[in-house]
Amino acid sequence: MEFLKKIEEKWQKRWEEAKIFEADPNPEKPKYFITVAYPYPNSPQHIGHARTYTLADVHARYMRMRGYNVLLPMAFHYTGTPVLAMSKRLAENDEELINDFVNVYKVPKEKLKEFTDPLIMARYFHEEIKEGMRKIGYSIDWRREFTTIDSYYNRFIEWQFNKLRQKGYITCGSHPVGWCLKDGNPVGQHDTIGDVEPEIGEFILIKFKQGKTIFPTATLRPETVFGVTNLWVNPQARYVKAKVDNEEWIISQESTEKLLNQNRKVQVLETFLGKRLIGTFVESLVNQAKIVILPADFVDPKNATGIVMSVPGHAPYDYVALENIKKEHEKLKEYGFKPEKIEQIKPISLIAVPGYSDIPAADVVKKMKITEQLDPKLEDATKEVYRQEFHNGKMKTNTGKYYGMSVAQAREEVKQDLVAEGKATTMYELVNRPVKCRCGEECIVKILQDQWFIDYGKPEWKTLAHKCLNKMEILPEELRTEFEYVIDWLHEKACARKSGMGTKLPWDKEWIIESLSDSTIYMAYYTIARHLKKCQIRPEQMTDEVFDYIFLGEGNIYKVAEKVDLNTEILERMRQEFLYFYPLDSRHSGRDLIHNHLTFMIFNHIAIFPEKLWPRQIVTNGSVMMEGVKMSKSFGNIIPLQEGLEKFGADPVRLSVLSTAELLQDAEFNPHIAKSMIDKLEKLYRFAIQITKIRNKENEKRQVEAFDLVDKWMLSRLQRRITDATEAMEKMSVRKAIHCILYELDQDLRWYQKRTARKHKKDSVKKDVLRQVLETQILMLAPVAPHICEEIWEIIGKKGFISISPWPKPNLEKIDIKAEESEELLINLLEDTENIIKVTKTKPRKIFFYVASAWKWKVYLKALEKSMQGKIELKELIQNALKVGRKPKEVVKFAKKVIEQIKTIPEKKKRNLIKIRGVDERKIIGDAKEFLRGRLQADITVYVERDRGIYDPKRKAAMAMPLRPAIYIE
RNA sequence: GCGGGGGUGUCCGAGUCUGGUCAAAGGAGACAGGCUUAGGACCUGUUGCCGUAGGGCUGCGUGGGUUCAAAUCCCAUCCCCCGCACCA
Repeated sequence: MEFLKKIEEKWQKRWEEAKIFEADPNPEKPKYFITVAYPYPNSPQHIGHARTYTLADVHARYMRMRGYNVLLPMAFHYTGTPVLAMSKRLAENDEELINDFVNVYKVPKEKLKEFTDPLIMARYFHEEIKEGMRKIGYSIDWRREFTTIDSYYNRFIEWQFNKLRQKGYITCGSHPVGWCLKDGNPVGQHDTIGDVEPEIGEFILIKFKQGKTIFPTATLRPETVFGVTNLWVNPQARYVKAKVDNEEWIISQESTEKLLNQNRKVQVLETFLGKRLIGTFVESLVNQAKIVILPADFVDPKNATGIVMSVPGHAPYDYVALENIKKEHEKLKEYGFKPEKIEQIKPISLIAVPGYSDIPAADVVKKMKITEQLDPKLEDATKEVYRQEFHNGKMKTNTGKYYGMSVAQAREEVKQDLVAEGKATTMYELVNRPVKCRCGEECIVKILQDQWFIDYGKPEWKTLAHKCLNKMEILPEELRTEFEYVIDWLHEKACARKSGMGTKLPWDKEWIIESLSDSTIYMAYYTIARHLKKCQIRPEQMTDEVFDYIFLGEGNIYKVAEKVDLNTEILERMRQEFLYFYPLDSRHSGRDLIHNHLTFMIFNHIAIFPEKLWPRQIVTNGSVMMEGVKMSKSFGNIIPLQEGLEKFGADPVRLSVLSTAELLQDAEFNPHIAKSMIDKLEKLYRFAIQITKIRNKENEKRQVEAFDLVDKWMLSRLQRRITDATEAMEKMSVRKAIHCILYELDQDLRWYQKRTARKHKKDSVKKDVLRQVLETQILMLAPVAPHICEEIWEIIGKKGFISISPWPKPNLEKIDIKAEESEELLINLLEDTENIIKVTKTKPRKIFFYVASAWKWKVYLKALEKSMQGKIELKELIQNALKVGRKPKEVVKFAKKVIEQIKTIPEKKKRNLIKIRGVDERKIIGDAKEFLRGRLQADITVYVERDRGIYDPKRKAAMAMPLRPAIYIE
């Protein structure tokens, strides 16, 4: 472990000194531009983050070895509110957060005090993250680093937004959001206790009249208004009479604040207990029915208006509450009701649902055995009725013009009609309330006014986005449909907030562009970032005209440069560097960003850049699990990256996060896996040392003739592994590549070592083969585990960095089908023999192998050829065989067997066998006699089945098939 | 609800696109043996059921179908995971 550390530091230093990852435009070389979503510096990175970044780095390193001039830059995303929020929580001495910072993130205590300044916190984690990226060995060109609050960057984003606005993609309007009254801020999932997403629903407020006073009853099911039998009010809750806009409303006290935040004018006139309303009558504006107000405990004054219309036929709550109250004679008297009057209230049926009676609410309540209106099971009951009626329900005749409609359709139409006629209005409410802000306050819904949006809903924009997507490579390809879906689904996206760090909206400085909107085309900015600093350009020199020239080639360079007093040469250099690296060849990120960032990137690129500069590829990956649980701060199971590197080393961590899962899946990380990677690398290292120790006296030139079949087999396999690994890397199936390079190749190697263990005389040949394998193996492993590979590269005497050495190409001349078939024969033979030994439970002293005679091979090959051409006719085959075979009986038996067997051979193998005209089984087995004797612990004798003087007491020899020698053990 | 991904042996996990070499790679665990003072590490073997000759049976969520042949193709069905924003 310690030695791994030393190796890492050594090579990181050398890379930096040699500047091998700094990419400048080079017209001689094809470029490849990779970016990965920049990190947000509100905490250190953990092993989970490492997956995405390591994948991008592996991609970069691979492409570099493929001969590309690769640019992999990095920046830091300061934009947004989370740093501010954390800073505030620290200032308030939030214990949980302080604990995280000190014990999990290992922030020195004295540093913590400074973190009440959000910028200091961001800078701290910025450096922390950067340090981690160096220590894990990413091949980043750090000269291009920036943050999103750099003044140049601000100018860049202003340019982008001006562009978007010019193109008509920016709109302004109102928008409902989850809101905390105490903080005065919108509330998203990460701002709530328990990370609950505030779900906003639109309630319909159906108005009932009492004189001039309006009772706005809140419902999600306006179509049931035809079944209203009464209203519900909570007798213990406080209600108010208030002037709302131009009407007088009775509503719960809690609802006044909500209405205020939804842009209504509210003036409270009077406050009283709900009790006072009980027993009074209201009139339906829909059918003029007069209905009574009854008390109900289930009515929650905090939900919407706190006034509920009762539809006992189709709402389980209402049904149970009505049944309850009918039995509570005492209470009824208290309110001055005559029990008989209440008894007369009967549920009204207005929706027909197959499989249910006229009163579905009653069915479900009875089924679930619910008797009390505060029974939590009522939630499920409501859901069931809601779902059934929504999908299968039809409106009955008593619903007038809505008769015959589906519930889904009627709901929409009733809503629209009532609202249009002024008989109803709407109100937003959180449908999953209560949702509590981290400050403890219960969230409400607020309608934000004059909110700025990027309108991703524009059809022509979507069309272009699809066009771009169609041309892009999406890895893994399975997720393409998801992108299609997101493109269609996106609509106006609020693009600015009132707080947080970032760039101000250029035309409305009160607003700050939020983080998902200022991170869509910044990849372009990387191409010029280093010049801005190096040439000491002032931010104000970077006007929109300058950006237009650099990125779009618009305007006259002399005029543009003169206007802002900029050197034309510098301006042109920036333009050329942008044109050299753009378009973006590959964009990496976690797959969770498909729904926003990655798709926004597509939209914004096509909005601003010409088609030939659109992004070319997106690579996404799943997250990292820790013992089966997603690694995240809220689960308390994170391993900070630097801690992980300290414990396990860079290469093992890199291998661990990439080798356990393909792109789409979640990867598993645990100390166990990391440990096994360490072992694996150490083994590889020892193997390398061992090889260098086998000293070779003469030079290493060797004729192919000196190679045995096994040697040829090993080299042949090596070529195939190269092909497979390369193919996997092309698709960023790094897991597959690692398995191929590290595990499958090792398996081959193990077989080779076993086979050659006794061949002392040919050490130099063996060394030559092993060297070739090792060299190829570390070349292919270098993108994933670069440090150890550099070290081994040096040990085996190679010059220069492995990181910029060419990726191996398969040498097709070394692919040796004959050698492969021969070894396969041995592998199968060994397996069969061992199986017999196992089953017979004998300890063999002598083993006899009888290989098929020449005529069988002839027939066999003929059959193979026939099967390749189409069907094999048994008759034809037999006739053919009779010409070469002897006893007809034997021939027929054999031919039948051949036909059976040949069916299961894959085409490829058939072709190979035909090509090499079979193999010399006697020679192969004979040559491997020593090996087989060692493995089977018995004397080995090989015969061809018709050999003279053959020893065959059990008459096994005749059973021999090509590639399947008969076996006799004694 | 909509959209996406997935269900394989004790467990994890390949294989599915391109049907046959698939009782199904590779791990892990378990068992036996070697090494070792002992433990760990390492090495060898076994690990669905039956079988004294390389074989047979069952088997890849469930039920059907196509085919000489299905983990793989088609249809239906059940279950699990993720996303549905104004937030990184």
